[in-house]
Amino acid sequence: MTRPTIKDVAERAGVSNATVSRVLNNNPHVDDNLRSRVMEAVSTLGYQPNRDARRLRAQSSNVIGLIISDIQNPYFISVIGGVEDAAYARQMNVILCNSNEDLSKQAMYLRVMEAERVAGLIIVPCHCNQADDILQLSKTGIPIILLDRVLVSGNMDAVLVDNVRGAQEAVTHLIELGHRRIALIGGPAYVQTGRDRNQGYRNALMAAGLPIDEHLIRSGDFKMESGYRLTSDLVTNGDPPDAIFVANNLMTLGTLRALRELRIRVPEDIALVGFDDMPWSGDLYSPLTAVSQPTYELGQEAVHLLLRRLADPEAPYRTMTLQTRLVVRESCGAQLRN
Amino acid sequence: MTRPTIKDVAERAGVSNATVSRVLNNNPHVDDNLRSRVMEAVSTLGYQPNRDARRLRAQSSNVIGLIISDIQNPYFISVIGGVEDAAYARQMNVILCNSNEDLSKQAMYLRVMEAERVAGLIIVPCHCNQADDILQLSKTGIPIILLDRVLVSGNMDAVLVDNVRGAQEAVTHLIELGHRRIALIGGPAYVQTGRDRNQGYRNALMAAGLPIDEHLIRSGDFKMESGYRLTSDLVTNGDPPDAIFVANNLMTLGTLRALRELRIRVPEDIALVGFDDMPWSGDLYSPLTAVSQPTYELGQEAVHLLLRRLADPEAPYRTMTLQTRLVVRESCGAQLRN
DNA sequence: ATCGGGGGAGAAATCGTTTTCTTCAAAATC
DNA sequence: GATTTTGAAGAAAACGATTTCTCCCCCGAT
Repeated sequence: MTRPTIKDVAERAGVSNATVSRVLNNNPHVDDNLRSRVMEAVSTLGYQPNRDARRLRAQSSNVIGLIISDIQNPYFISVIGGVEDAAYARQMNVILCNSNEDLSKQAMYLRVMEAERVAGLIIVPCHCNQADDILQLSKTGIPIILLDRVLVSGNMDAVLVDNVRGAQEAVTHLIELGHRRIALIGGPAYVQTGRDRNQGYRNALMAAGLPIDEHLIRSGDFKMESGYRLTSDLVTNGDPPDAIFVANNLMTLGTLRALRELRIRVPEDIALVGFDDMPWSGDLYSPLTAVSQPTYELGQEAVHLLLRRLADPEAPYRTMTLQTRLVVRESCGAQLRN
Repeated sequence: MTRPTIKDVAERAGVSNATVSRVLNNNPHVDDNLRSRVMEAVSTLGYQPNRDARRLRAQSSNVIGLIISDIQNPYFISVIGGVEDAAYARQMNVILCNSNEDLSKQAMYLRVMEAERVAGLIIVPCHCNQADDILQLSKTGIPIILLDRVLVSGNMDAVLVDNVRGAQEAVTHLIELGHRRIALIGGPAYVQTGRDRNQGYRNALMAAGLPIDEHLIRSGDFKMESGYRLTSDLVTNGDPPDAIFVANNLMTLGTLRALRELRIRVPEDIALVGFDDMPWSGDLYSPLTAVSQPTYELGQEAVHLLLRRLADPEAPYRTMTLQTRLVVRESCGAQLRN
């Protein structure tokens, strides 16, 4: 009924528990005869070491904390998968938390992570300025890897996506297809990815010698509703653009819904390109041209950075930047002109 | 640098560590004077109890294991959210694992759960027959809650959705709209939800006095590719149906893609209704009529069942069945006829 | 033949809590 | 006034592992 302990194994094998421990941890200085006796006792009893006791003694855990900012966003599912696979391949477990873009919830989970004495933490911070608690946790010695979003202050490992370049490529694509009045449904300024994508948009226009019309620029909060609202506003007030670049997936869904309700055809009336590809992007009302992010790899690389830091706490901080890829479908009208 | 222990707190407050422990656990038999001294020491040192030590001593953890069968499926995201919220509201943490519909991976995670001595386990089993390892883990005394899928043998708590009724309602809807030759892209027979939804399809036809044409019935594996393949096959061989009921969300996406590629219009040429609603179902190529499941509640109820069993291990096993809701959009042609 | 070195294995300390046991003093009972 | 009861608080045991310490034995070198 009750689970066997190392003592039970030792008793059954007729050795001390120190010897059992040595066998389990592959200590070479143990007699083959005893070793096999221990192994047998372990398997007949179905013994598994108590991880709490192990962690208590070792003062280190094999648990990785993962705090993401919005579990409702399909973008992060793939990230989670990458983290999980990489972690479990190294015998590490993952505790997943969802801050839901809420600073106070994030603060709570940071405390949980500290109390749990996680080996390391991978976090998508929900605010790039107000991150004192993250910096503070970092000071206590817990390795922290930033994922997807960088902080304005503080030196840390990070794995990011080249958002500026990705956005620029997307908007340049629109320009090359002949669109001139290109609107932006941008991300929030308090998140680095939002800023970067907005910057990419401006870069593309400037590189093409096109004017930047502030009337065509709106700023949302990465949620669907804001995409819907800003798009409705954009196309009904004044003269509408002939193309829209939307800075993330959920807002793009909002945009699509708004356009459909207003009976504006995509891409015939307005072309559309979004950031973040999704598995079903091609099955949407208008198959979506989108900037695809290497989400799974993002999660994996975060774990790799973490393991590297655990192995060498003094290593210089590294920021790893992965590249995006533009997936061309029909929503920009590419097919119409080619 | 190093984290403070209960000893440091005791020393600073000038009391024994037993007293500190008593204060922290709200033991009433402690002098108010000492109590406040301890509280102050705790807050100035920023002390947080070591959870490993606590768990080791208490022989119980506050960690809930959650094994889901496919993290890529948007269906489960909401389930995860429900579990998380309910768990954290009770100060419990969640370890998330993804079996990816793979029996050997599931077996591995079950071992992890046992070694972690989780307080309880919520699991979406990936096979309803081959579940010996789940039953075995259950025997060791760890409370297990089945989510979404029931096992053919073994008595356990479970929280399910009324799949038969949901499917029946969906197909009846098609019948009421005048459709007669209704095809089924069904789920796999080795999963209870697959079986139930297939049964609901048959029930609806029988109740309406319609013949069951085995030529119109295909069986997939709940993945997108099988929806795509089976649909292509269905509509190109012999005479196509005038409606299709698809047994889950990913296969529905496959069906939609196949129909679009074959230039078959939905709902004009073929009507479509799927199981599992998604946040963007209304934004698809054809806005999808779908059976919506209370996924978030499913996760929450699983936690509630678990807490109930932890409180009373001898309570009779309970199966909780939640109801679905048919969300009518355009893919069935309802709008066309009303 | 004696000493030094090293390997094998048990005894015991340790990790940070909680909880039982013990002690002591003050209050309550007769 | 002597004895039992109560309660506060420290000392110590316990949880289950790992690791250091210690001991013993055997082998090789002087």
